[in-house]
Amino acid sequence: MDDPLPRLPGYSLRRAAHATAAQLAVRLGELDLRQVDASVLILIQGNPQVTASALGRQLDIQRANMVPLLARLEERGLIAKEPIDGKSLGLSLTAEGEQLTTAALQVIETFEAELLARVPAPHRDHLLPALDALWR
Amino acid sequence: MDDPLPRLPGYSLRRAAHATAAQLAVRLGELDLRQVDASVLILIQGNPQVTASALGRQLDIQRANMVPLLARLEERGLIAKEPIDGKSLGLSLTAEGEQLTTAALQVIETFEAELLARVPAPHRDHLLPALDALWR
DNA sequence: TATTGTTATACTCTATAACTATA
DNA sequence: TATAGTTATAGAGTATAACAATA
Repeated sequence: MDDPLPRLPGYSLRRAAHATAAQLAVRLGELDLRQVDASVLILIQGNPQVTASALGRQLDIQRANMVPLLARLEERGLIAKEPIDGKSLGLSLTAEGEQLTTAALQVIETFEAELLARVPAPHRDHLLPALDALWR
Repeated sequence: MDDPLPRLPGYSLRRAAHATAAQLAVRLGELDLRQVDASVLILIQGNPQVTASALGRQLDIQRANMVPLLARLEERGLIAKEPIDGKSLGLSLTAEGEQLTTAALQVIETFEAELLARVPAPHRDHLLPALDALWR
């Protein structure tokens, strides 16, 4: 079939993102985590006592949608909330949360390395800077 | 906030795809088209009498999900269906569909050019080949 | 006055299963 | 037996509006 779409960087960007996200989802699924769960856990690990609102801003997730996300992680005993002041809650990882986050990081780093390995060497180092220019 | 995620190509890929898709969606929205609508119209334009199933395979869209998509385009008088044989329907653009597809292509090509322009010159020509390696 | 956490809700997109008719 | 078109439906993800309490 005649298909000019793959010649378009924007189209290929979307297709590549979808394909790689699906592959990573399978691996994180073995830890019962979605990508967004792993992102949240990683950010909490690096920023103890961060608030849900700050996390949402960093990840471009609406405050309202953080609620069920964090509730699931808390139910599983992966994170804990403690009051910072009268209206804010600080988030932190439990011991179990630390362990699972470490495992998730291992999965992600392995996956990212494989991802880069798939890119022909002459293009490899250009991928991240090029992508950065498109969203940061 | 400490955030190691943007260092990961896979994460940046997802964020870049989401950001650029949102921008293109705004422009195609002025034509009352979603990205997937434009993709379908473009493929029909280049492949007259293509079937819904073949389109779905090319775009990785389930047969079942093609139905409401094509129904909307047909209701708007953009595409027409005519029997190829007893079980297959060939799709084609109406005159109005041709016109809107041409307009959509103009929007998309302009957008893609702007996208590439945002990428620093040393990285620009590496983006598409790198992305291709990740999904094709 | 702006922000935090929260609830409720609606909308879109996608996935799955099943059915009929035809190649 | 495989494929095309279709229907119905369920789930996930996301967006919006509104509210009370606090900074």
